[in-house]
Amino acid sequence: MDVLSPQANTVTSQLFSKYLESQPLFSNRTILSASFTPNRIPHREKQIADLGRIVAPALKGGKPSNVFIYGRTGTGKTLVAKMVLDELERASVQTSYKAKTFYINCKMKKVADTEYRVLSHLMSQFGKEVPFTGLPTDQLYSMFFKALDEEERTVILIVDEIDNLVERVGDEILYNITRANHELKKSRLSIIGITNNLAFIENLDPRVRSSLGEEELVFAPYNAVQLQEILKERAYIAFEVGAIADGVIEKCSALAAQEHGDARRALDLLRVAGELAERAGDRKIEIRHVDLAEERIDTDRVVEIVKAQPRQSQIVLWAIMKHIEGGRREIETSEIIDLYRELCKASGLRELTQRRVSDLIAELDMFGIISSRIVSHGRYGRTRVVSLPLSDSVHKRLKAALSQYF
DNA sequence: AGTCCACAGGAAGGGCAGGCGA
DNA sequence: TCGCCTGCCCTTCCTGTGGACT
Repeated sequence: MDVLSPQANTVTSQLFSKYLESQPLFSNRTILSASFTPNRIPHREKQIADLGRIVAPALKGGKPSNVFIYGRTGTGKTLVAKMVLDELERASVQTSYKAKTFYINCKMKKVADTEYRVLSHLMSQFGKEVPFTGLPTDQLYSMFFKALDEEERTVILIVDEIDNLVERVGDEILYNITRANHELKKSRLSIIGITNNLAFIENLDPRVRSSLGEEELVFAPYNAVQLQEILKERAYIAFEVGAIADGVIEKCSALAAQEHGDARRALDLLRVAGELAERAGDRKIEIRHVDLAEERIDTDRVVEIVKAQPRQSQIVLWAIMKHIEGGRREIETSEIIDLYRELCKASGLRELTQRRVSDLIAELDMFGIISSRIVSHGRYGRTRVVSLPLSDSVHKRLKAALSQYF
């Protein structure tokens, strides 16, 4: 028996009719996604050629130098590394010397939290499963070296966000992995470390620095003109003809160029602007859609950061928001702590000390969610003055997200 | 010039959870 | 399986700080 009444059927049939009737703007949405790998990477010709030159010895059975790649977010580091090494793997098929690439992203949870996890993740890439815990690290290294040697080829390991790995695990693991070449008889291992932290190498153990940093490549940020070209190339495939109004690509590029030339940001802006326009049933993506997209992306970022914070940090922010809603522009630490204590009592949460709350406030400042400065009132003491630099719409969404807890 | 205020923030260490490794 | 280790979160204790006040 049909469980839907005739009326319900009418409602559901109308549910998607507006969408179906509207003119689609996208012809291929995935082109604008972060995971898409294009055939061509504009304005990275030099880096591609340099990296190609560095890894080329693999095609004659040699060991390519280890490389450090630096550059801000969205400057094409990972894209270039993956593209060049894909090409190397393909080229090696036609030679008697085979090459293989492995990729590990150290920002992923449960991948690079500990030395053990990194090694077990690498082993799984070789198709060898190891227990989640229990094995001595030495044994794991031996198993890893054995698996490497069994490959009988040049293995290139791309370690993305390598600074995250060193921060969590320490640099000893890098030294140990580079040691592999002394143990290997039939394979060779090279490492390409990618980082957006330019100061990272300075803090490395000198042994690791000299062995890993044999070659260095720097990816400068894109400028607005270069970003325009990148966007135009992708937009040509991603959107229907005439879907983009004049000035839209220029605006996306200019906004992303202001933020350290991040191509990913530019692509996100264009994609979200397209989605907003399509959802509104508009026939073209206009500049106003880009403005909305910028706000949407920023709001999502703030809400995601806040949701990921511990409950104590959220309640501190909630106290600040309550003061702001009460008409205040700036609040002092003591006032935040008073309200924080009241809220803790009301919600049954444990109260932290002033020292700890002061750290939580500093952390919120560091994330850019609040803004604070130290002010001295002379003999009436020194304090931190906090304000909330969020737009109304971000404030509203944040309030909605937090109100479910308090 | 010295005092005082109300914190900021550094250092040290406790408690706990989860991972490590024999 | 279980003792040890490590990292995280937190407290306690302490020193430092800038400017109004005396």
